[in-house]
Amino acid sequence: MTTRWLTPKEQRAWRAFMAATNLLEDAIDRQLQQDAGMPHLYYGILANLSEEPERKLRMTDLAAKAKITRSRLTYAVTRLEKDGLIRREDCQWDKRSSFAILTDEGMAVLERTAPGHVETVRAAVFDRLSDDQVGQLEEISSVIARALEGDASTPRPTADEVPWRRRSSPCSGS
Amino acid sequence: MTTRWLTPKEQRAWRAFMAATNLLEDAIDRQLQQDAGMPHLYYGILANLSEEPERKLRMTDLAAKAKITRSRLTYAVTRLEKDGLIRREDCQWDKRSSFAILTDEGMAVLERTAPGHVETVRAAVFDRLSDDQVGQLEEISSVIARALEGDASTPRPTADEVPWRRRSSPCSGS
DNA sequence: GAAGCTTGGTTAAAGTTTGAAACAAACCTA
DNA sequence: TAGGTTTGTTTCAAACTTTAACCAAGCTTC
Repeated sequence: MTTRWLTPKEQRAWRAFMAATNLLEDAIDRQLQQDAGMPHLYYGILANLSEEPERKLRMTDLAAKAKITRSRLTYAVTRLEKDGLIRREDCQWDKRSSFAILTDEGMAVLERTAPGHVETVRAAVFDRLSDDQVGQLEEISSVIARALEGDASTPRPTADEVPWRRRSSPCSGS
Repeated sequence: MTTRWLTPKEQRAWRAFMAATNLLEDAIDRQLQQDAGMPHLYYGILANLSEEPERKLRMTDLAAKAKITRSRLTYAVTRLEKDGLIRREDCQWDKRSSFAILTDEGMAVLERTAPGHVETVRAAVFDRLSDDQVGQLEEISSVIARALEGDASTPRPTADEVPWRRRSSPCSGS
């Protein structure tokens, strides 16, 4: 099977995409480091927690939601815990698990820094895209994400065949 | 001035975009680490060099082309030099400058691993997008990149007002 | 022609990420 | 219920990134 190289058009798209994602991550990291004292990834972890009913999530679920490895998350949570923005709590139902919980201070940092973050994202992205383009971006991104989900180093079972999700949900819902 | 939060549609697009870029970088890094023994960034450095007439570029130009900081590049080139894939050479015209040059071995690694890399990119992206979507992706990415170019920590002058580019071109072109 | 700025490149130290291995709790099965 | 497997998490070392100096070479200007 001979390689199907990228067409010139695909190459242009690929280069532009790589440039955009690199520059964007850099810009966001710089802004958040500046204003919140943490990189984008850490901010995202806090943000993910803030959306949960009780601002808590099992480590593995949080890693899945943030789409990062568990060991990376462990390091990040350790740091954020040191900063007082997150605290850990053991799960009573499954003694292997532990929760990461957003503290009030963590929530405060989030609320204080969210406007600046949104502004950065707007300035670089949404203020420059037409309504149609926003839709296209979502569609394209979803296709790519779907293609890669579950490919991860630790392939996860799909939602309907996850036994522990039932077991753990009374825990996280309490 | 009150914050203009993201609309639900924008939020969906943003989340999908973040998920896609994270997953994609992970997948590509994994594949290249596997097949070429280096992360995507390092592969990109080799690829950038391979496109030059003499497979050589001044460090600063290479950093600009790869859109990374000079110190990051210094580290990467040191590693790749250790591996024998790149070698350095002093510039005779400007004694401050040095070139990074892709060795034959580096070129060989690139040629050997390019098909697998392209295949990964195709599988995750281009084989799943319509022709229209490829165009949309390029357009959207270009808009974002343009918004951020020059924003970098070391703001660079635009092309038409760069005095040293003239000075360095006889050097890099020889 | 030397003081003073700018540019090209590296270095050092601290911080982050990765990937494999370790560990313990939970599960399964005969 | 003993033994083996899976799951959730952490630990550790090695690799990578960042930030802020640093040095040397080029350019400016007086």
